[in-house]
Amino acid sequence: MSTKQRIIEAAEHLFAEGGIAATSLRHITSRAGVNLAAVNYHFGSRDALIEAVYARRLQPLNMERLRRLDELEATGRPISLEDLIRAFIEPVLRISRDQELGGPLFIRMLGQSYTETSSRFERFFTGQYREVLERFALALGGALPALPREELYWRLHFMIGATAYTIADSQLLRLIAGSERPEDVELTLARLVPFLIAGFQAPVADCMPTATPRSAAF
Amino acid sequence: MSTKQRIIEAAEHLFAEGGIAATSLRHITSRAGVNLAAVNYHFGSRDALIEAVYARRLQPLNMERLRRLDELEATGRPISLEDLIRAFIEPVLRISRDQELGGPLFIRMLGQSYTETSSRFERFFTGQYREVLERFALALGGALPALPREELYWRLHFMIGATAYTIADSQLLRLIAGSERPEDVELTLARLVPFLIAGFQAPVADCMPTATPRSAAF
DNA sequence: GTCTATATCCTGATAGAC
DNA sequence: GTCTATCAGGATATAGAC
Repeated sequence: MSTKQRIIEAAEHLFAEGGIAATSLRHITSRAGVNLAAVNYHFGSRDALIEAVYARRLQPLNMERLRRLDELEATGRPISLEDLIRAFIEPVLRISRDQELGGPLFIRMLGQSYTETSSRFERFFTGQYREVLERFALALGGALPALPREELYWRLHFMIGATAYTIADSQLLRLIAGSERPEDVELTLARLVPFLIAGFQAPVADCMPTATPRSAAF
Repeated sequence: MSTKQRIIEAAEHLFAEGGIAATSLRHITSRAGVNLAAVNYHFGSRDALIEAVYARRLQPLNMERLRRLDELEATGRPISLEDLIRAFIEPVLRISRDQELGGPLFIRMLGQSYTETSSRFERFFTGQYREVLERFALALGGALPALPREELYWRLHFMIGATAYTIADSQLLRLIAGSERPEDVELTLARLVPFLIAGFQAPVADCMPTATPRSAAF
């Protein structure tokens, strides 16, 4: 494995174990078995390394979501709410539960992208998510034609929150208990999907002022 | 104001602005206008200061939730799902939107309690939340007698996630845009409560294996 | 209780030999 | 590309005068 790869790999594990802020370049290079100076040689800075670690997981995740959405749209038939929810949620659940694919880091990214010093990485994240959020919002609008656009954004938002929290928490559980239960993606989906379907289909409260939440990422 | 109080106050603001990990004791004492050594004198360590900052917001929040639950139970009548959801959510929404009460810090606590180095503060948080979670789970069970206990825990979990995320995101929005909209607690409730009611009342998927998510805090 | 001064250690980054 | 050595600075914590 190349030095660059070894650094990314080591960084991901250490970020997952101890958090990004608590992980120094010295920890990373020592674990990777490479020289301290190699980080700056290969990435330019610590922040650039962090982005590289994030991107390695985010890009395949969002490509998989778009692929599944393409697949649904390619049928030409109207797409059900449930299919859209699953297309959005299943890929992230699957990755988050997969040690090989960097699940543990993934949930830390979630929290830390909101936690980091007034969002040093905000532009980076916005770029990673824009297309996915736009396309899913549009498709959800098609599946829920009676739902006002604003309400739809809020509910998309609630869905992301419920899912993110579930992932974060279960992941913590695994880290702490060390229990391996790769099969529980299906269990989680069976709990979460009906909850979300019902939420999306809830009646809309009347006399609603106008405001949209910031479209957010995970 | 006492030195101790000044330190807590300054720490809260700096944690909210730059994150806990990025805030040093030097930042805090300099902003508080006190001596560096005062932190260790009054709190013993940096971590103990962090807990003190958290506790100042968490204790009133959870007491308010319990107070509202007491109030509902004191009527002797059956309690509606909506009342329970509001009793749990409204206090945290209100605090999170109130600059005076430390809203900005609050959302960081949310994220950072999951983000911090393998949960240095886990015992602390567990202690802060145990009673609230137990009592609300029990009351929700009363309002949804047909819902299996496990499913109820999952849905409580989803509620926390959707709410936490909404708070975190809106708070970020405010930090970034600088917009002040204290009135939008009502707006948020009007969006969130129907979503959650519907979610709690969703049909339960059949043939469900058994597993409970870790009860989690915010 | 509050201060100054300092011990001890770790940080990210870089210069320059190989 | 990889190494050693080092810079310049910041971290927490404490000893000891007042």
